[in-house]
Amino acid sequence: MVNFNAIEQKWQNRWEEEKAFEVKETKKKKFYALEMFPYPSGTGLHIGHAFNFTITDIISRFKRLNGFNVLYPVGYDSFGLPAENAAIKAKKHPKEYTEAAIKNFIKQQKKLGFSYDWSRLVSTSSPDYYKWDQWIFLEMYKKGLAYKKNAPVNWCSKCNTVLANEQVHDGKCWRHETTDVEVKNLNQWFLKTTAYADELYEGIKDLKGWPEDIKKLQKNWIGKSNGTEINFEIETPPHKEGTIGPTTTLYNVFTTRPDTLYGVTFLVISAQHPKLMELVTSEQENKVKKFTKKLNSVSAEDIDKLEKEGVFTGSYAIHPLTNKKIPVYAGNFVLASYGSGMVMAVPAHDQRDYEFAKKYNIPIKVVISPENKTLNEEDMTKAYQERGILVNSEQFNKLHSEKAKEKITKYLEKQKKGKKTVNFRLKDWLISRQRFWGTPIPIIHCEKCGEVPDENLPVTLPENIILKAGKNPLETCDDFVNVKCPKCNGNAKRETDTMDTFTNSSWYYLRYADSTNEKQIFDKKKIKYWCPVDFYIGGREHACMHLIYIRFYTKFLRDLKLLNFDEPSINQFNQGMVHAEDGRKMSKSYGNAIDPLTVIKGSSADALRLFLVSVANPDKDFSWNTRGLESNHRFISKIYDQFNDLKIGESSKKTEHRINNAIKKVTKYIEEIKYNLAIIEIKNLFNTLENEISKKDYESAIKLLSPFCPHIAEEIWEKMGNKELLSTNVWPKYEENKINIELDAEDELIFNTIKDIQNISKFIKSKPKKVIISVSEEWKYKTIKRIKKEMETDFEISRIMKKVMDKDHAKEISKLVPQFIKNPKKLPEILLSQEIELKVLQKNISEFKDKFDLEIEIKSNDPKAMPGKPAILFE
RNA sequence: GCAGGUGUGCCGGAGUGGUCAAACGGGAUGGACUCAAAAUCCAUUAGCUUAGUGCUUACGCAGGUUCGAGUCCUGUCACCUGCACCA
Repeated sequence: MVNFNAIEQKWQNRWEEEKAFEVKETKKKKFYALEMFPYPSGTGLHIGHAFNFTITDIISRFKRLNGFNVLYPVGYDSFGLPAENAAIKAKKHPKEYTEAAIKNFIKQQKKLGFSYDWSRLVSTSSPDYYKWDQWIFLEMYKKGLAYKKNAPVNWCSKCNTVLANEQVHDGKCWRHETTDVEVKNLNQWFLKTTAYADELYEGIKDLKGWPEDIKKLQKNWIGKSNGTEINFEIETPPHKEGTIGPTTTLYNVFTTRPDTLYGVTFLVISAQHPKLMELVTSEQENKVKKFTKKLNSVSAEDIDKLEKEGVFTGSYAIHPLTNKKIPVYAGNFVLASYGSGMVMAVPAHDQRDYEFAKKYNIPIKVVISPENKTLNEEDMTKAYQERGILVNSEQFNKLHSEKAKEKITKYLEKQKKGKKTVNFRLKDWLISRQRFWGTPIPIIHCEKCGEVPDENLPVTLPENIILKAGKNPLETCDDFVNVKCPKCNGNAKRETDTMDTFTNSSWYYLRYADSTNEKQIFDKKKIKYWCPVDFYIGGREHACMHLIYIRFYTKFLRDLKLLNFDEPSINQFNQGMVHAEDGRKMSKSYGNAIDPLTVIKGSSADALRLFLVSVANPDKDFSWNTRGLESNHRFISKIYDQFNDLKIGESSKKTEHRINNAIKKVTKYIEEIKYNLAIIEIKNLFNTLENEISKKDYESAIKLLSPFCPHIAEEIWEKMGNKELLSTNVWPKYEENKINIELDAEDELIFNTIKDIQNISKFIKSKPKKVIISVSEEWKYKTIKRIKKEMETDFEISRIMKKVMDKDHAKEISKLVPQFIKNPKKLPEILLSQEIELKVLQKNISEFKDKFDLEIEIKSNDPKAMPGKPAILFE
C-alpha cells in the first residue's frame, strides 16, 4: 500500500523549505490570484473553503507553470461577532480565541497543499493591519466621506444592547425568547458610498471578466433611476407646544413617473421618517403613534413582508399643478432611506398605490390611457402600469407617457416646483458596530472641540479585559474611553463604536502586495506591479455587499492617488455551494458536515482536490458524495501503479496524438475554469495510455495532472529522475501537427466494428471463418440526402453547417455532391467523419485480421448492403 | 415583497440551434478473473423491437419561433440564494 499522506507531507515540506511559492516583483509578467479570505471560525476549515481554495490553487499552479510570476497570498478576516461570542462563553479574550483558530486554519490549509506565499500572511485583527483601516477612515473623514447620523438598530431592552440581525430570531432576542426586539435610533457612523454611486453603477458595464449574474445583481442593488423630484407644499399643523398657526413646508418626492402627476390623489410618508411627527395633527396623533409602535416591534428586515398599511396623518399637501388638497398618509411600505422617504401615490397606475387606495377609500384618477381604449375608474380591478396616452392632465393631454415625462418635468422646473434628478437605491454604508471585536473608530469626542480625529494610530483594542454578554465592553473600559483631547488636552471620550468587518475586507487585496510595510499602507510601486487582481474567486453571496465595498474603496484610494486603476479585479469567479450527501446545506446543526482533514486521512489530499472540482463545473452547486471521492482516490492510486509498470521509450503516433490533443484541450479548459471537463480529458488520457511512451510525453501527462494533484505529480516527477520541483517547471506545449483526429476516428471505428462482430458472433453462436463488410452508397450519402431534403424546403445552408471541416475533405465530398462546390468550407462534420470511416476501414483490414484470426473482405458500393451502416456478413 | 439563479435518464452532472437516447462519474444488473472476496476488466442500464446507425416516447409543465429545440422566446409551477449589524 502506498502511503499517500506521507508523500503529501514530504512535498508540503519541500515546498515550504524551498519557499517555492514566495514571490517578488520581477520583470516577468505577473498573475494575481486571490480567493476571498476566510473568517477563521473555531470549527476550522469546511468543505466550502476547501472548494474555494482548490479552485484558486489550480489556476495559480497553472499560471505559474505558464511562466507567470504568480502572487497567491493567504490571510484571515479575523474580526467579527462569532469570536466575540465564543470569547464571552469561554471567558477569554477574543484575540486568544482568534489566534488559536488561525493556527488551526493554517495547519489545515497546509495539509491541502495550496501554493500560498505564506510570507505575506495578513490578519485583519492585528494592529499592524487595522491601523491602516483607521488611516483610511480618517482620510475619508477629512474628505467628508465618513459622517455621523441617526439610524435604526435592533435593540434588546433586557440585554441593554444592540443586536445584530443574526441575533434576532422571529422578532425576539436570541437570548431572551420572550423579549421583543425594538427598533431604536442611534447616532452612528456612515461611509458615503453614494458619493461613488454613479461611478459604481456605470463602471459595471466595463467589468468584462465578471459573471453576468453578479453584474445584474450589482446593477439592481445600486439601482440607478432617472426621474423627477417634485416639490409638494404641505400645510403643517400647529405644533403641540407651539403657538404658531398652520404653516406650509416644502417636501420633495422622487418619482420615475412624472407623467402620472395629475393622477396623484395622496402622498405617503415613510412610517420611519424622522420628520413624520411634524405632519401629524393632534387628532391623529394617537393613531399614528400606535401604528409606528406596531412597526417598531418588528425587525427592520421583516417590515416589507407586512401587508401594505397606513394611517392618515391629518395633514394635506397642495398638488403643485392643480393646487388641489390631497391627504398625506404614513405608510409601512415606503422606505425612509430611499429618495426623500416620501412618495406621491397614483392609485390608477401603480399597483401598491391602488391596493392602498382601495383599502382606505381614497379616490382613483386615471391619467394614462392605453392606445385605443378608454380606462374607467369603476371598471378597474388593478392598476394600469404600462405607458400610454395622457388624459385628464390639462395641457399635457394626448401626449405619450415618455414625451409627457419630459414636458412635465420641464414645466415644473420653469415653475421652480421640481427638477430632473437621478436617484440610487444604494444607501450610505452604516459601519458603526456596538461591539468589541472590530477596528476601533479613531475619533475622540471632546466637550470643547467636538469630534477630533485621533491621528495617533493605531488605536488599539484593550487586551486585559474579560468580555461579558450585554453592553459593548468598550463602553465600560475606562482606560480605553477616557482620554485627553489631542487638540486642547482637556478631558475627552473615545468613540466606542467599532467598524463593520467589511471595512477590513475592502482593501486587503492591496495589503498583500506589501503586507509588512510599517511606514505606509503600501508601496505604490509594488501595487503598480501586482494589482489589480487577475482572478478573484469566492462565493456568490458577496455580490452586493463585499464586492461593492471593495470597488468603493478602490475608487476612493485611486482618488487619493494611491492606485492607478479603477476596479479591484479583472476577472471574477463565483463558486457554487457545497451541499451534504443528504442534499441539505452542510452544517454542524444537521450533523452532515464533512471535515476536509478527516477526508484526507482516509484517502489523500490529491483525491479530495480532484473530487471537489471533477463532479461539476466549479460555478455550480454540488453535493458531497463519498463514493465519488473514493473513485478519485482509486484513480490516483492507479496512476501511481501504472507508472511503475510503464516502459519509457518511444511514443507511438497514437500516443503522440493523444498527449498533444490532451494538452490542447486541458489547457483550454483550465483557462475557462471548466476543471471538470479538463479532468475528464486527463482521466481519459491516463486510462488509454499504451505501455510504452517517451519520457517527454509522459512528463507532459504528469504536468497536466499537477495543478489538480500536485503531490502525486511531484512524486512521479521525482521518480523519473527530475531534481527540480515540478511546481515551478513549465507547462507543456502541444504540437498541432501531431494531433490527428483520424486516429480517433480509427479507434472508434475499430471499436465499433469489433463490437459488431462480437455481437453477431453471439447471435449466430459460432465463430465464423470469414467476415464480409459491405458498404452501401446510401450509407455514405445518408446525411447528404437529409441535407438535400432540407434544402428543398428553402433551407439556409450556412445556418446548419456551423461545424466546418478542413479543405481537403471538403473537396473530396464536393466532387460527389456538386451543390456543395459553392460553399465547400461549410460542410458539416458528420460527412467528414463518415468519409474518414470508409478510408480507415480499408486501411485497417490487416488489424482486424490480427485481432480475429479471420479473413475479412470489404465490398464497397454494395447495392445489397443495408443503408445506414456497413453490413457485416459471415461465412 | 424585491432581486438573482436553477430544473436533463436510478443518482451526481456535461450540454448553449443539427454527429443527442444525451459526454464523464456513481449506483444497479450480468459476465471475465479468483477457492472466495476486494480490486481490475467487459457488457447492459427509457419503452418497443421483425435485431436494422429501426420505431416511439423523452431534458419541470403548457404554448410559441424554426426545415430542425435539451439549447431561443412567452407563460406557468417547483426549488435554491441574497436583501444592507453573520462573514
